This record gives sequence, structure tokens and C-alpha cells, in this order.
Amino acid sequence: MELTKRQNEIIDAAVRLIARRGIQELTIKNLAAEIGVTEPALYRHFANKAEIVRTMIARFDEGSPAANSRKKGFNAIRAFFEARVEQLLAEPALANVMFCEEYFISDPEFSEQMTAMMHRHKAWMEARLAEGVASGRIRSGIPSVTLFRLIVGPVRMLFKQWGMSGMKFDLRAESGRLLDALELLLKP
Amino acid sequence: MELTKRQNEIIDAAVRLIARRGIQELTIKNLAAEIGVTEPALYRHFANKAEIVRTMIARFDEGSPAANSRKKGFNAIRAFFEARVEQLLAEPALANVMFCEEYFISDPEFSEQMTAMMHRHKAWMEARLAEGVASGRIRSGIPSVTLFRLIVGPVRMLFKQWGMSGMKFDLRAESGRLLDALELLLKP
DNA sequence: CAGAGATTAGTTTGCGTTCACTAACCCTAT
DNA sequence: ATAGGGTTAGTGAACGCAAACTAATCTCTG
Repeated sequence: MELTKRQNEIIDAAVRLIARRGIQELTIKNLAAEIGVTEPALYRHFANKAEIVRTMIARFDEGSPAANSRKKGFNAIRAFFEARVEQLLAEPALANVMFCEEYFISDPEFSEQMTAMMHRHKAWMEARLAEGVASGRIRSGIPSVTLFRLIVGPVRMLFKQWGMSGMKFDLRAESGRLLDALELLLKP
Repeated sequence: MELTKRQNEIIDAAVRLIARRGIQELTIKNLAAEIGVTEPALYRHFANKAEIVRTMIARFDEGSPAANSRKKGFNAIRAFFEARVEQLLAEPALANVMFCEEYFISDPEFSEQMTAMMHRHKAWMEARLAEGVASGRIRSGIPSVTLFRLIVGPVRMLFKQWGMSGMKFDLRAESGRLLDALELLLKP
């Protein structure tokens, strides 16, 4: 994805706007004001508002932790989430963009993009879980879908709580505790 | 909360509307059409749109499973979620209303109501978890916040997936599997 | 006949978007 | 060096539309 300087500024502003005031405040007017420009100026850089949102989602996904690591099983999953934590700490506003997931999903304009993204993550994670079960580091007997929910559910909840709380607890520490607990519980 | 026949019809229609078309399609116009009435008619029954939404949230909370059961520890939590499952099966549209949580939270008009509701649930659950740890049925050593996330995170995820999938898997069976897994993992 | 409940026909507001236009900055050929 | 042509990034004004909401009016029904 090749973006101009200005396009990146606009996406940054959009993320900031959502973080501070919620998705329903992401209007062309507010967005333009955030950069200190008039509304039509935005149309020099994006065809329409939908393209702005699409680009934002895509960039969010692109910044997603590299899944091509050498690690296997739960270690790979842990590394994945730890990288996500660093991404959020580096750009905390992103946490609040996660809130809007449901909004994007229910909008047919973006639902395909969103569900594709989620399915990719899910497939990757189930593969890692299978590795863990095979190598005897994750207990067997729990269906893989259930396993997936057991891991991703709490992590997502943690990220959301962090965003909603105004980033006022130590995400790194708290996610460490969570992953430790998960690893412990899932051991055979 | 005392509601007239008509008021209940309106709230029902609102829930249906959100379920079928998402929160951004919950407009006075659509709502009126859903009941087969013109827009101003709604204002005979509610002062404004916000009051409709507030009432809907309140009724959702009211229909919440009775927390005053005789059960203790994980059994109480299990009973709570099983009751929620039955509530969702009885009125599946409610599952999709859960998607809008973030929308309600980010709207200052409703955020207080929503966060109050969530804090109440959290306090109740942490009390039950403490009972479980005390009676030795839940392993100790895991911070109660982490424990809370480990349980609620996956359940919420399951409910959301069920709603997003168009209720096309067996929620009762799947939630049974999830609660079984949780109980097993949390055993000392 | 009084009043609850519905209707018709608006108003206001804010949204995304387009229009015509301009100032500033490249090129390139004379 | 400079004038002409083209591009880039911006502006103010306006458009079309859909939203929430309202005033005035009609219509049953107890």
C-alpha cells in the first residue's frame, strides 16, 4: 500500500478522531478541521469517505505483527500478541479503533474487508494451536474452536478495556499476566 | 420500569431493526415503518430517540438473569451464563444488540448507563470467583481481574460470533463446551 | 365530547459531495 | 532568464439528501 505524505496525515487524523470522540464523530468536516484544511481538500487525496475508512482498516491490518516467525505453538501465539501490545503502546489511539469493529462489520461497505482480516487471523491461530497440541505443550481434548475463543476472547477484552479506560493501566504487565495464566491453564 | 403496550412494541421493533440492519439503520423513520405507523406517532410514546435507546438498554439489563441464586462459585457463574443463553435463544435479535455496545459506550448520552451496568456485572462475578477460590474449586494464584477476563472474554466472544453468524450454530451446545472447558481449566 | 393516538406537511440541521476558481509550484522551449 | 502550459493542493459556496423533530389537524373510542 503506497500512500502519500498527506494521505498518511489524513489517516492519522482519522485514527486520532475516532480515539478521542468515537466513530460517529469521524465526519469529513471534523477530519478536515483536525488537519486544518477545508473539507473539499480531502477529496484531492481520497475519492470519498469510504476510501478513507478502507485505507485506515488496511493500514491497521498491515501494521499487524509478522506471522512468519520461527516460533511454534503457544510461543508463536504469545509472540503475536506481544507484538500487538507493542503496536498499541506505540499508537494507543488504535485501541479505540478496535471498538468500531462491529460498526465496520455491520456496514456492508466494509464487512468483507473486516471478515477477511479476521478469518486470516483465525486460520493462522488455529494452525499454531494444532502445533501446540501435537507437541504436547497444549492439552488435548478441547475443540479447536473452543480453544480459539478461550485465548482470543480474553486478549481482545483486555485490549478493549485498556482503550476504554483511557490507557490508564499497564498494558504490558497486564497482558503478560494474562498470557502467563493462559499458558499455565492450557498446559496438559 | 412500567411500559405501555405500544412502548414495548416500539422497543421490540428497535431490537429487531438493529438485529437485521445494524445500529445505523435504527432511525425514527425505519422504526415507524417497522410498526406500520408514521414518524411523529412515535413521539406520542417517547420524548425523543435517546429515550427509546435508553429504554431499550434498560430493558435488556432488566431481562438479565437473576443473580440472586442459591449457587456459589463457578456454579453460579455457569448458571448465570446458561440463563443468558436461554435469553438469547428466546430472543435472538438481542445478540446483535450486543454488537452496539461500543457505540453506546462511546456516546456520552448512554455511556454512564452502560458502564454502570457493566460494573455491576463485574462486581457480582468477582464475588463468585472469590467464593470459588475460597472453597478450593477454582485454582488460586491468578489475579481476580485476569480470572474475570479469562471467563467473560470467551463467553462474550461466543455470543458475538453467534449473532454475526446469523445464529447458524448451536449456541447451547457450544456454550456448554466452553463452560466445560473453563471449569476444567480452572480446577486446581 | 374530550382526549389519546395517529396523520400530513412541514422545519432545521448536518452530512457527504461537487463546483468553479486560484495561488504556488514545476517543467520546458525560446 | 523567462514566458507559457500543466499540475498540485487548496478555497468558498452551494447542492441533494436524510436525519430528528414539530405544529396543526384529523379520527376514533370511552
